[in-house]
Amino acid sequence: MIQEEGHVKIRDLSEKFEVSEMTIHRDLKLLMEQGLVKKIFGGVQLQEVSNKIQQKQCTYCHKPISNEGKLTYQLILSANRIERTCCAHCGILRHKQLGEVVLQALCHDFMTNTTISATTAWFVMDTSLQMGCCEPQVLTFGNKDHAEKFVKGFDGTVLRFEEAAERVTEAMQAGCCSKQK
Amino acid sequence: MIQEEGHVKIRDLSEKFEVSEMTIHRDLKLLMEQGLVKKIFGGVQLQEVSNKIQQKQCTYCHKPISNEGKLTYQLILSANRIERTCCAHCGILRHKQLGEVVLQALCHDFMTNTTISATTAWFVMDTSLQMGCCEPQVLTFGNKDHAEKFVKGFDGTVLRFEEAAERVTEAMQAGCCSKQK
DNA sequence: TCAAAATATAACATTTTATAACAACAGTAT
DNA sequence: ATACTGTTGTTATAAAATGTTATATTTTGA
Repeated sequence: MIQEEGHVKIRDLSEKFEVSEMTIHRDLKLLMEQGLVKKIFGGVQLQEVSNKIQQKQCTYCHKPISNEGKLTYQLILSANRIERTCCAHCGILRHKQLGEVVLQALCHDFMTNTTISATTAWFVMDTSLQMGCCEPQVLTFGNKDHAEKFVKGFDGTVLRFEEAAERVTEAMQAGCCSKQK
Repeated sequence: MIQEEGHVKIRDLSEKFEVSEMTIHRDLKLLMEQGLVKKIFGGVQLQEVSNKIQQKQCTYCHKPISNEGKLTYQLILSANRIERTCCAHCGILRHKQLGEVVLQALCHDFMTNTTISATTAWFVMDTSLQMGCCEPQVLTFGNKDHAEKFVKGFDGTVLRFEEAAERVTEAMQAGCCSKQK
C-alpha cells in the first residue's frame, strides 16, 4: 500500500488489517528503524533514499561502481569529503590530480580484499589477468609476497605507489578509461 | 503446505494432521535445525523467501557473511529457496547434505569475481594463500587456466567438483569449520 | 495566539502463542 | 513379564503480541 500510494494513513492500515492503530504504530516503528518508511503526523510515507551515502559512480571516469567492487579506490579528503573510483587506475589519477587535499587513500588487497593504505600498497601492472575495468590495469596488494606470487603465475610487474602513478600518468596522455559497462 | 503458501499457522498444521500443536512445534524444530523453515511467532515460513534480501549467516557454519564476500557459495533449491554459505568449504558440504533438492550451485571466480556454476568450476586446495574462512580452504575458479596460474605462484592442487567434495568430506570427519569471527 | 480536534505515545491489561516439565502410551529388546 | 526407548498429549508457566486507557504532542482554524 505504501509503495503504491507513496503515502498511507495509519487508520487505513488499521482498518485494512483489522488491528488496532497502536499495532500499526508498533509495526511501522520496525520499518522505520530499518529505514524503509518514514512516519509523518497522521500517516506513513516511503523513505527517500536520496540522502544515502553510497556513491555509485567513479569520480574519475563516471563508470557505475558495483557494491562488491574489490577494485575500488577511496580518497578521504579534507572537510569530511569522500570520493570513490572504480579501480586503482582512476584512483591514482584522481589522487594525483587532487594533490594535498587527499588525506588518505584506501584500496583493497586483490587476494584477501582487506582494506589497505594505497600509499604503502604494492601495485601490479602489465599482467595477463584482465579484470576489464580500466586500461592500463592496476591491481593492488597489501603484501609484497602476494604480489610477487601473483606475478609468478599471471605475469606482470610489481611497483610502489609512485612508480605506478608515473606509469599510469604517462599512459594517460593517450587516453585511458575504458567505457565499458 | 509451507511451500505452497509460503507461510502457515501452527494451528492449521495441527488441525490438518490431527495432532497437538506441541507435536507440530517439535517437528518444526527439526526442520528449523536443518535450516529448511523459519518459525515466527504464530507460524512457520520458508527459510529463504526467493529473491528477497541478503542472507547474513552461513547456512552451514552460521558465521556472518560479508556483503562483498567473493568466497560465498549459493545454493538454488526447489520452492524458490536460496541458501548462502560463507565459502566453498561450507557450500560443498551443504550441497552434498541437501542432495537432489539443489537445483543449481553458484560461486565466484576467485580472480575476476564473476559468477560461475559450482559443478563446472575448478577448485584449488592446499594453497599457501590463507583467506582465513574455513578449513580446509577451497578456492573457486571459473577458468582452468586461472586456477593453474594461481597454483604456479601460490601452490596447491587443482580439482574438479567431485574431487573437491570428496576431499572436504573426508576432512570433515575430524571437525571442520574454524570458529573464528 | 489560543483552544479544540486529531494524532501519537506510554503504561498497563488482556489475549495469543511458545516452552518446559511431566505423565501416558506403544514398541522393542532382554 | 520387565525395563528401556521414543513419541505424543497435558498442564503450568513464560514470552510475545495486541488492545485499552490516559496523557502528551501536533495540527488546525478562528
